[in-house]
Amino acid sequence: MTGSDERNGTVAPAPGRKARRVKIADIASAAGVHPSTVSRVLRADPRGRISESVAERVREMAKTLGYRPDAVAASLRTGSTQTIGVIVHDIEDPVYPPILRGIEQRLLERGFMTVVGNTGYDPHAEAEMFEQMANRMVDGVILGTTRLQDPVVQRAQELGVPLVSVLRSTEHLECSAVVNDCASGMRELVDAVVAHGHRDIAVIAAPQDLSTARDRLSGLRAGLAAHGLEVPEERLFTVERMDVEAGRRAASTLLERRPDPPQVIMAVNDLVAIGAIQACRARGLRVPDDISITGYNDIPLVDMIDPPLTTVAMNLSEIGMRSADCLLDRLSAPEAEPQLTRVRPELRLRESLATIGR
Amino acid sequence: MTGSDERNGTVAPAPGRKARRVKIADIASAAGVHPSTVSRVLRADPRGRISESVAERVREMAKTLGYRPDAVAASLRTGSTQTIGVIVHDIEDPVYPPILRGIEQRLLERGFMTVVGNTGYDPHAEAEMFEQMANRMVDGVILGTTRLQDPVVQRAQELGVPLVSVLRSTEHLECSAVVNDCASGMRELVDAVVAHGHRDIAVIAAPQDLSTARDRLSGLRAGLAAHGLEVPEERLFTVERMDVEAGRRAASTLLERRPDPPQVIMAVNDLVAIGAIQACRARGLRVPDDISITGYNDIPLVDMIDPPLTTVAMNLSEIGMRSADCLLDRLSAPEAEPQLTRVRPELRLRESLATIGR
DNA sequence: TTGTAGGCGTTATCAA
DNA sequence: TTGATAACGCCTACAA
Repeated sequence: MTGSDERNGTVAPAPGRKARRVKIADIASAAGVHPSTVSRVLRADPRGRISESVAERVREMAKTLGYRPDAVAASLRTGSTQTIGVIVHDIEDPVYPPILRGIEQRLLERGFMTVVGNTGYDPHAEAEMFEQMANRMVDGVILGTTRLQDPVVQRAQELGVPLVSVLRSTEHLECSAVVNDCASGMRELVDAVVAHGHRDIAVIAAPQDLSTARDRLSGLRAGLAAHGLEVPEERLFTVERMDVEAGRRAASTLLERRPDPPQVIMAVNDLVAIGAIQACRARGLRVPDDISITGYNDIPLVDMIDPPLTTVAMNLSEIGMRSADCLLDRLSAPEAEPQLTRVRPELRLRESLATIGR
Repeated sequence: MTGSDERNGTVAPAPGRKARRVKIADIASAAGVHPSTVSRVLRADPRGRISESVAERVREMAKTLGYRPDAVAASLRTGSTQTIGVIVHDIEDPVYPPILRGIEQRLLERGFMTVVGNTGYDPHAEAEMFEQMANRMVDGVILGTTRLQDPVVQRAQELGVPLVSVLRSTEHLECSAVVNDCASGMRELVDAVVAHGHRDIAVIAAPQDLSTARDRLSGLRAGLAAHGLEVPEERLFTVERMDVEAGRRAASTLLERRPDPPQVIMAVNDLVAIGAIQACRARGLRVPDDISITGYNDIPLVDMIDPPLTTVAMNLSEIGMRSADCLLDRLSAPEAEPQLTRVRPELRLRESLATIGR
């Protein structure tokens, strides 16, 4: 015996001060077996076959003593925290919650927990966040902030931290990625726009260092080309950040620069599209009577705005779940080749896209 | 010497297989000092004053060797993971992301990470989630799923896990809580409704085992009473879940039951209000010409829907930040009395509330 | 100012 | 089938 252990003895967690936490050793001595036996029973270790009578006694004792395993101690020993990290730009960006939901749900089924980090679009914060997570707190990382050339991805390789990119991918697929099939979504959208009679098309795009932005623009161009159309230079605008405010500014600039408005503005995402709607209104244009607008994402409530927005719905929670699956795969097979998974989106035709020349 | 240590020796992280992780002992032997000295330097331990020359050498060595502290090992020793858990019903519910953002931002400033758990409105999942987190993975928990009588709150007390309730509080303030001041928000909203000439008021409320639902309804009644008005029993409806679908069903029932629609439907939150708008439309009522509708929360885009929704904006990220502060306070002073913090909301008057009798 | 030694709670390996 | 022992990496009295 090490010291005087007079404080426990009763079963109840002693309403007094700090109920000292019961550990495996306590169960062991109470059940009259060795700690390692307890450990084997409690983790149902398949190798150490324990007699059912002992196992029963141990489990019973664990329950009466109110044993709760110490995850930290186990992690130190096993080298696994059963926790994964998710890094996003801004959890208030409506694309992320459904993804997180999918990730968290799938991970929980497999006994993992999820830690999240916002970077606020700051690349430095991204790197720091990753470093934090990698310091052995997580078994792997799902990166929602991936750029085409991403230092975090490279760092993960250096450190041997399993990493999966979600929503975007890197230039040469340095790591596995689960993305929306932007090209196909844009293709469908363009087909619809052209079918509605539009020919004079303006585009609000985003910086091309994000694979989504790049894929959407190239998908758009490919779609137009199939109809013998293109986006003239003076009809192409770029926003730095994909939010309502940026959309408003870009659309204002667009409408100022040329006296004749285009027939349709195709925005890189819904928030930008909403900004564009506001800018059009502010200049006295009716949407969609005078000008049509399209978005991308189908974020919540865009079917309820005025006018209901034509857009493309990614299947975000599915993307989230797939990325979780993908990461779990990598945990068991770290040396496997990176995989690219494309999840197919769906067109949502609504009133913000009107028919022309009728 | 324990074994043959021929594998390290070079500085670079050896491109071969698994670059064995460098630890404090490696730095110590490389710098020719004792591990404890290294530890003191790296944590800038204020008590053990280390000569600047040694400290400098140690830091340099740590950097060249690419040392990264093992958070798990430190946690085991110190009993603190520098991590807190946040439990929410559903991260897709738009009230949560801003709160999470506030929490995460504030915690990061203080060197904490955030793990989140969705319960999907399942009380059993709540309890299990809490148990998971409490198994020493987190230093404290922020609970976003609190009911008036909440077993998780009680369990936290038993285990001595610091816990703060966010958005809702328990019946007798068993733990600190940071909430929206629903009563005052509802009061302002009712004043506006009455000022717009409405007298025949229907209410879609929520189950009274949530403090928010309870406070909003009582605030609403108090507000009406101040004008000599009340909600007749047949004008009061309850939804089990506060989403669009539930709102639609409740409003349909409400409109069916009496041939004459009320002048206004005051919904317990925005999603329910949107459902109500849809139900009214489905029955051929124009909003707000034939019937006005109000919500609560001011979730993203409700200013853009048709018609723009009159609602009350909580200051959610502020609520999140305050709850983080509150939890950090409890970590340093666990025995302090529970505190209730009310964050004041703001009325947002928009077109869904029309003037009557004009 | 620095070194010594012990332990946080668990699990893995070896021996019985 | 079970027990003994060591180690995971770090921190912190205490001693020097």
